[in-house]
Amino acid sequence: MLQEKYAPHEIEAKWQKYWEEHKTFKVEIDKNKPKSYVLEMFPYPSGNLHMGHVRNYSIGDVVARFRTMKGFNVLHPMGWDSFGMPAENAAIKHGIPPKKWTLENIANMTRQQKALGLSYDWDREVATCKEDYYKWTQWFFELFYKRGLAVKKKSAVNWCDTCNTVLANEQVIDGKCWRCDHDVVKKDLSQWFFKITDYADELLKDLDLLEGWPERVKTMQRNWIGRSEGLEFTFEIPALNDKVAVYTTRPDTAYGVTFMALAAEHPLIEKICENNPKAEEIKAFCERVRNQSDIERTSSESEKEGIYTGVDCVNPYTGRKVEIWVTNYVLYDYGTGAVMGVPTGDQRDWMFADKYGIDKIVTICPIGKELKLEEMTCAYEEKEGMLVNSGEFTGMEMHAAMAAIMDKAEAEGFGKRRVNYRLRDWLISRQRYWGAPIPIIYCPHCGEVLVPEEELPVRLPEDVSFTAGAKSPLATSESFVHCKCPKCGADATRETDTMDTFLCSSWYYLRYTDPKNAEKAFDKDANMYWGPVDQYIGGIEHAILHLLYSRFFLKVLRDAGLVDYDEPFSNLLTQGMVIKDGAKMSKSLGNVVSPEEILEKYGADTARLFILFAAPPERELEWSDQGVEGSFRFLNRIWRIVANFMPQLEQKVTSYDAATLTEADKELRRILHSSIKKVTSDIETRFNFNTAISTMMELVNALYAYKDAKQEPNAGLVYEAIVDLIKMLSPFVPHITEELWRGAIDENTSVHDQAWPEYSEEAMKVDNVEIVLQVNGKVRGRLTVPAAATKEELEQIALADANVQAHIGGATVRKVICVPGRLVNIVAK
RNA sequence: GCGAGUGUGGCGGAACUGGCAGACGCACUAGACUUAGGAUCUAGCGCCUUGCGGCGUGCAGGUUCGAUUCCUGUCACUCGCACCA
Repeated sequence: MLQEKYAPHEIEAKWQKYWEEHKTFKVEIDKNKPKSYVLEMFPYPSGNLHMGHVRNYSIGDVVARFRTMKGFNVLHPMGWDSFGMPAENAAIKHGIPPKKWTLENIANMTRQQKALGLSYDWDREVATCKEDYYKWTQWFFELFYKRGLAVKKKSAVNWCDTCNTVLANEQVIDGKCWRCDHDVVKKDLSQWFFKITDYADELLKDLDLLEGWPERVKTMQRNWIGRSEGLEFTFEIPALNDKVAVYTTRPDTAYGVTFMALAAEHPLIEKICENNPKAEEIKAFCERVRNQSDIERTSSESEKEGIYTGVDCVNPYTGRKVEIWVTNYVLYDYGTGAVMGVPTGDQRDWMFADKYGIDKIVTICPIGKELKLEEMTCAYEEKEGMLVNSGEFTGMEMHAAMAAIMDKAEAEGFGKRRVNYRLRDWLISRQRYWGAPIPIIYCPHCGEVLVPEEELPVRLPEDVSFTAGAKSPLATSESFVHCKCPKCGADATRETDTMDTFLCSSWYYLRYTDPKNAEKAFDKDANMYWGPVDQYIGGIEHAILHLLYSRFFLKVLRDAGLVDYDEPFSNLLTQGMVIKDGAKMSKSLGNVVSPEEILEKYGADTARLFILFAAPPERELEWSDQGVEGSFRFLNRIWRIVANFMPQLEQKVTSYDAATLTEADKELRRILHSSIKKVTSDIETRFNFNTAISTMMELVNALYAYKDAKQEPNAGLVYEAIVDLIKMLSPFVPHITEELWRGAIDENTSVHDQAWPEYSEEAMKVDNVEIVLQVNGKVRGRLTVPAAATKEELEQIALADANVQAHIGGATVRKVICVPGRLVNIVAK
């Protein structure tokens, strides 16, 4: 029996408890069923869910529940990206151990997730900070190390003074730390890197395989990888008996080089300064440039500056002597750290030459037009042109010249073609406590030694100091640091850096396929069954970092024979932000709406329904308290219409004779079946949950209209309509539908075990359709005609219409366009 | 600067292959029921116009019988990257 009133809190608590006790959403491998792996990006356990989480999980839950009803064996897990700085900050500020802080947050957020009624298989939960997980993170580090992909390099790294840690290039945003927003400075340190650049070409090429990814995410990744083809060639420096290499994508401008520009970090500068009267001045300039933060150095407003070193080099193409300058606008970590200066071919070089009175030579002209230097006001950067003043290449079209000029360098041995990437290696070491320790031991005799596999995990010690300064907290634990060399047994020390948390999150989706395995990170067969992820859902903010690292990780694992596919995520849905009053929800703006307060007021079904209804998933979602009210009203409306039809439903008439239906019956049946068709395709192919919901609202409206029709309801038809409505609603609002199902349809089964409803084309057929009559494209009338009417019949009917004739007036009918079922357009002049 | 995206009523949005612009919901207005209504139900609701009708999807063009949809240009906003040689 159904209660009189919809009481969300009571029924939600009841069914959540039931699902948990019955492990309703537990899944196992079943080779008789097609599988589907639906995954939402796992959260960082900050302490509380926010609306962005609710949106993410609501979308994922609809997809997972829908696919289950469609007959798929659905893997839908949840876990925690639980290493990271906030836990450590809590330790520093409040003296709470990071582990305790993190586990408490996980417990609270799990409770909040369960209150949303999400269909997770909780037995597969993982947390990256737990030993049975980070053991395998360390194991993967060793795998990368053995494959030559984890290397130690001394390099100028981005250093955040506030966080006391190194940041990857990708974690520097506008020259500032991505987490604390403080200026990032450069510092030389010996660091562990993963050689993602070894996979740059494949990471770029395989984007083409990802048909289920949004184009804009792929474009962002392409731009991030930044492949370019060009020429690397060398200029001799006679005075130093040395040479300097440059990389260029514009070899066609090689005859226009008038200066050489070095980055302030370029190693050649030291040699240049030997016995150089300007040495002090040059060093001071470099020092100043290097100490500028990236933001100052790279801002387009900042002045291009440089200093002439007094040393010259020779352009191998022309033999021309070229001055070597140190500048603030050449980047050391892209290309060779040295750029050939061509003022007429590059606007930055033009401005630099203007400032310091450096020569300019015109070497490229528009085709068929002479370019005079004295008439030029900026560099010629067009994509087409012809070479002049370029020796044997004069007169050639620029693209042909590029190839010919590169050929010359290769033939004469002073240069070669090179592919260059903007992508840099992934810096993975962190001078932080709350991360997976890097499993390396330093032995005075054997050097770098991997911790033997059987000794993993290298556990995080608890006797550490968090306020030790620039030293890693792990270095303060005597018991951690001191160990024996696994190879020779001598006294040795451990690596005290931990790994970037992006590394932990680069493989978690693999662990879900076999989460309890104590022998391996995951079983290959289990992973072959479930992988790859069929539908990944998460915020656009992860378009580059997380998604690129995960792709890289998987490719390495594939090459090691651990998996047998190329890409981790076949389809990607990037959800938009949840905003309020036109701005991102934030504490400082005071426009935060907490999920818990909405749950308390209306319950989970209302919250889920609103968030799915208010906007399509990829777009921003404007929060509206009144909109939430509307969703709550709709649920009440559903409840009442089901209650209203209880007399019919109790008869359990499960079929009807389509031939004996009245007009009102047929209308309801038609709306029901076209709703099933539309809701199915909206979920399945477009992820347009908003229109799926509006379609179901229309169906409910139709049921209300049917209730008021002047006839006795057809019990069989009502049964069909209510059953299908509850089924279609169940992925969106799982609690109310379960209660309605058990109370009105069948108390012994669950709506969540039902198959998704099918529609019948026959039921959707209509006898008559309304068509629009147009004269010269303007609507002048509408008519109901038999659906089967031919073009000729339509034309006749249209021309016979009085209003149509009035608008044709004295004009001659030139043409009549008939679109059966839609319109007739009469063209008259 | 480069790349990507978005512009539709008072608001969120719909219109899927070029074919009735504004589905569905919110807000609002009027009415019904009611001791009462912040419940529920009914009706109305783009703009201009007394009406006929006209105008209308950021703006200006174009293609077409017909354009929110395709093309060109342009403006605004959002996101990503940014002195990338």
